[in-house]
Amino acid sequence: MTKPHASDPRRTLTLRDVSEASGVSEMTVSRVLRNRGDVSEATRERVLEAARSLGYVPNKIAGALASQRVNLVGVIIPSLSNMVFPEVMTGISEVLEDTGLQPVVGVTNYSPEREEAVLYEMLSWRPSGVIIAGLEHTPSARAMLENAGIPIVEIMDIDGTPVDSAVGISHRRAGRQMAEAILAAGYRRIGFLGTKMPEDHRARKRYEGFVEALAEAGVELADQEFYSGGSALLKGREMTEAILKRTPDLDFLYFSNDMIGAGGLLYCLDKGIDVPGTLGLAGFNGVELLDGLSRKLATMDACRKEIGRRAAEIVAGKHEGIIGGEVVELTPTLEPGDTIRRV
Amino acid sequence: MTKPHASDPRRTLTLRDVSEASGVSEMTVSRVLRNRGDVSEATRERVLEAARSLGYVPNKIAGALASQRVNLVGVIIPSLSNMVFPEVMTGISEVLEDTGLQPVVGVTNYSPEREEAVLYEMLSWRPSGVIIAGLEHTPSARAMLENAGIPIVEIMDIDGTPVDSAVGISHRRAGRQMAEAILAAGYRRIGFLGTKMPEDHRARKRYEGFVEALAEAGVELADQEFYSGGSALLKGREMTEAILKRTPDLDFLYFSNDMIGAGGLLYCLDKGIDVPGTLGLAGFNGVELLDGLSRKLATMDACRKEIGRRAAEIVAGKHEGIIGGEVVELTPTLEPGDTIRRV
DNA sequence: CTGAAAGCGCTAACAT
DNA sequence: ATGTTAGCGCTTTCAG
Repeated sequence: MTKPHASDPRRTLTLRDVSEASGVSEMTVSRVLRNRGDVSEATRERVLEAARSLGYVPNKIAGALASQRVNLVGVIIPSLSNMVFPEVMTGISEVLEDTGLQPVVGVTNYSPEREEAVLYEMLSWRPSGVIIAGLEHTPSARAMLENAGIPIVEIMDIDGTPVDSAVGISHRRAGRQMAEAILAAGYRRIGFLGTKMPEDHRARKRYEGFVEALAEAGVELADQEFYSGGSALLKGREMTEAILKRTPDLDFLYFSNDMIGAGGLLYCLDKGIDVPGTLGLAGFNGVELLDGLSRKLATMDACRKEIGRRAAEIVAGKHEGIIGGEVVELTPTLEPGDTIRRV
Repeated sequence: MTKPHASDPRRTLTLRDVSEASGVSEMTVSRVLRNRGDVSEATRERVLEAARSLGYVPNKIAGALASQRVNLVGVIIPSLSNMVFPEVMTGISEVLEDTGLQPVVGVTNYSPEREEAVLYEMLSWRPSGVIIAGLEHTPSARAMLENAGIPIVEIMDIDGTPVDSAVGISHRRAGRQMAEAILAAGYRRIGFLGTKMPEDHRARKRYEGFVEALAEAGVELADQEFYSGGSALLKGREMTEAILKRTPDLDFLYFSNDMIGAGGLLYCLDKGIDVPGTLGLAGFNGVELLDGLSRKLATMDACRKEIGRRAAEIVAGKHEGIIGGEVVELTPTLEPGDTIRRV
C-alpha cells in the first residue's frame, strides 16, 4: 500500500495538508475554517493564508459524517418548465440564504415512481429537511417521509392529510371561487379546458371544486377539452378553436392554467370575438410572465413565492414554538383582469 | 458514553441494523444493496427483505467517504426563470439518467461572486464533474475549476478559452449572422433592444457581433434601448414604444431575447404596424413557449437541449477516446419566422 | 460466496 | 488557545 498522503498530485487536498503547511494542528485548522471556538488572530491568519494559497476546499462529505449535520434541504417538485416552481424556488432560496441551509432540487415530471426514487436518493444524503410538492405520494414514499426524522413540508396544496407540515392553498376552494365569480358575472354556458394529467392532483382538485360549485347553482359544464404536451400557448389556441367549433354557444372558458388561457385569449382576439362580452375567459396561477398581453387574463394568484418562503421558514425552524405538524393555508386572490364581465 | 447503537428510536437506521435483522454480516448486506460481488440468492433475499421491512435508506455520506466516489454532477447556471436553462437541464437529465449520475443545480443570478460561492459549496461535496454556464469566472473560481481534478464543461458559449471542455455556440457569430440576414432583407435603420446586464456575457457578445457585422456593411445602429427587471413581455412592449417614439424611422428591431421580442411584436400588432413590411423584428433563443402567437417571431435557435446533452456526455465520459479539453461548437439555425421580409 | 480489519477526512468531546 | 483521541457509517482489501 502507498504511504498515507503520498505525493499523488491529483489527490485533492485535506485538512492535513493545510495543517502541515501552516504548522497548526488539524483540529485548529478545522476550527478556523468553520469559525468555531476561540482561535488567536495570529494562527487564524496563518491558517487562512495556507488554505488559500493551497487552494484547499473542505470535504463536506467527511464533515457531514463526523458531525452528523448536513446543511442541505431537499426540494422535490414536479417540473421546472412551467413557471410556477421557479417562483417557489425563489421564495425558498430567499429564506434559506440567511440560514446556512442550501436547497437541492429534484424533479419528478409528475411521476409518483420518479418521486419515490428522487426522495430515496435525497434522503440517502441525510438532508436537514424536505420540501415536497403535493400531498399525494406512493405508500413507500410516504413511509420514508414519516420515518426520516427531519422536518417535512408538503407544499402547494392543503386539501388532504400532510405527513408533517403543509403550506399551500386549497385548490378545491380556488376552483369553487372561480366558478362563483363566473356565475355572478352572469355566464351560464361554461366550458373547461385542461391538461390530460392524472397525476396533477392540484389541477384535478380545482376542476372538482369548479364543477361542484357550478352544480350547486344548477349549472353543468357545457363542454370540456384536454391536452397534453407541446407549447401551452399553441395548445390553448388549438383547444379553444376546437371547443368553440364543437359548442359554439359557450359563453365562458375556464382554463386550468394561464398559459393555455393566454393561448385562448390570443385566439379570441385574432378572431375578433368580443371578450368578455360574448365570451369570458379565466386561467389560473397569476404568472407575471404574461403581463404584456394586450388584454389581461382573469386569473387567481397561487401565492407561489409566499409558499416557498413559508415552507423554508418551517424547515429552517423559524417557528421554534411549534414542533411540526403545522398547516399554513394561504388565500389566493382572484384577479378579474379584463376577461370577465364586470357586474 | 452511550452504548454503540443504543435503542434511540429517532436514530436513522444503519447497515448494522440490517445486518442484525437478517443475520448476515454488514459486508454482505452492503454487497447486496449495491449489487456488487457474488451473493447467494438465498441471502440476497433475506437481506432485501430485512432492509425493506426496516425501511432502511443507505447513508451516501458514509458511502461516498469510504469509496471516494460521488455520483453527483454539479450544474451551475445563472437563472431558472428564463426558459433557457430549464431546457438545458432537460438535456442534461436525459443523458445522466442512464449513467447513475445525478445533477445538482446551483443558481448564480448572474453574479460572479455568487457563482464563486456556489462553486465552492459544490466542490466541497466532491462531485464527479461540473457543468457551468459561460467562460467568464472570477480568478478564484477559475482556479478552483482548474484544480478540481474532475471533468469541467463550460456551456452555452465558446467565444473564449475554456478551463477544460466547452459545449456551446458562438454568440458573436450568432449576432453577426442575424445582422447579415437583416441587411440582406434590405433593412437599414436598425435598432437594438436588450437587457441591462453587464454580466450576461452571451448577450453582450451577440450585441458585439451584431454591431460589427453592421459596421462592415457601413451601417450603424440607429438607436438602442435597455431594460432590467420586470415581466419581459411587458418590458418589450414598453421599450418598443419608447424606441419608436424616439426614432420613428426605424425599420428593424433586434431584441436580445425572444420574450422582449414577443412583447415588441404584440405592441406592433396592437398598433397596426405593418410587420415585416414597415418594421422587421427578430429575437434570440427559439423558445417553444411562444409558439402560438399570431405571428411567429424571427429568432435563432440556441441549441439549448443539445448543449445539455453533449455536456452531460462529456462529464459521463462517453467519449472515452478523449481526455478532456474538448470544445464542441454547435451551429444555431436562423428561423426567419414571419417578421423578416423575405427576399 | 462470506467475513474481519482498516481506514475514508473530518469533528465532538475531552484534555492540556 | 490548542492538541489528542475516538469515532461517524460505509467500502476496500484481504482472508478464508
